[in-house]
Amino acid sequence: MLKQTQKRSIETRAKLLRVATEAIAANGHGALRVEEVVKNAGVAKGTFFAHFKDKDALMELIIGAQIDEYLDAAEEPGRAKNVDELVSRMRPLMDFMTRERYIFDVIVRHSGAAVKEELGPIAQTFERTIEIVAGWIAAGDFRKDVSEVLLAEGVQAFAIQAMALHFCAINNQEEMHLRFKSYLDAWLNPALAS
Amino acid sequence: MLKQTQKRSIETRAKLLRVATEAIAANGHGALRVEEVVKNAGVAKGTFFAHFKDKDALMELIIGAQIDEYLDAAEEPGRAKNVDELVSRMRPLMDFMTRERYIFDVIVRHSGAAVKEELGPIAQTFERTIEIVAGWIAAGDFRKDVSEVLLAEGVQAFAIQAMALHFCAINNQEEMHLRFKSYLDAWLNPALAS
DNA sequence: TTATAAAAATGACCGTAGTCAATATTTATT
DNA sequence: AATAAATATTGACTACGGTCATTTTTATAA
Repeated sequence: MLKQTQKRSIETRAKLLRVATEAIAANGHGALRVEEVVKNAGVAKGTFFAHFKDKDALMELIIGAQIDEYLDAAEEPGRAKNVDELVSRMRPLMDFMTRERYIFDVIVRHSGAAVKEELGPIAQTFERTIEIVAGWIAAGDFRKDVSEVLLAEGVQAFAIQAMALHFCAINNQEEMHLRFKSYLDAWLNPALAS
Repeated sequence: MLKQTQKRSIETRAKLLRVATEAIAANGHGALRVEEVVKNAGVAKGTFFAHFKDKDALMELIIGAQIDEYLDAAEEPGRAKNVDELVSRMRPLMDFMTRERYIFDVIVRHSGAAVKEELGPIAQTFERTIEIVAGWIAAGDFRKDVSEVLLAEGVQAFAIQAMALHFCAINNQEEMHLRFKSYLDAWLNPALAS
């Protein structure tokens, strides 16, 4: 009887997203408050939750979009042909993911995929990362005894491990990437690792 | 003038811990409410936070103790000599960690070690896991081209990866352990993995 | 015994995410 | 234009973790 989604609704949702993105740009992800978003968007609190299941769902959208930008940049220069190139391609993304503890927590919380059809935005970027890295591994100078997808999943596991250990008073950004490299040397080129 | 910690305080803390542990045994970790704990312990809410920095700090203590029990059990039968044994030794611990989404989240949040001297209870169990697994690897039938500690850290990274992917409608417990095994075959015995 | 200072406990209060029954708006039908 | 039904918005309300100025208890010194 009615078309399902009114223009009004689409506009409200877009406004909420825009206002939230601006607030994050100004004060960081962890400082975002739903009440601030609805106030600046000029809508009631309930409206927010009519558009997003919860605050995390909004963060997922925004962080997912940001990760996608980093993946675009990582893909841009063509294939990563060895471990060093792989590490440096992933570097900006990993720096972003560890910029705030809050960001890393949200990402880890949503990295576990749901059913294929209902993959969340962050889980989708994880799938995309696997595809990209698997592509590099298949064509590059890496071990060939196991599938490139399995190897790519391992790369992701090691990235998370390195990032988790980074949230450590003694570990700085540089150490994180060095640690990541040691893992990948042993994972992707076991013959050379000795 | 006064001895620093009164007996009263030690008792209160013990009571809070006991009550919380019971509540968790009855209703699971995620359902724990601070208000319920203080009510059943017969103390005021503020008292809870005088004893524990926040709710997470209490969960860390309790979950840390539980993990230690699983590690005791994993160590009990002596060395794990190959990948299959390693997987089955880790199995009960991984099943516990994935029993509730909430448990896994708390564990991941606290896995990143702080400075050595202020290692939290969960971070300590991660160190202990590394030590145990590194011991198995050093003496067992595993690759020798990289250090056993690096290999053990990888085992942990893969365990977390397998558990994260488990929180997926399509993935059951069995699949989680199979996935874990594929990772470890490729990680610990690259020569045989083909 | 009393005075006193440190330690412990209290509970009203706050911040913030999330709910839901009531109301308002939009669009299709006649 | 009036009616009806689906869609969208509202804001008071709840749940729950966490704070802090105040009060109570405890142990020591005079």
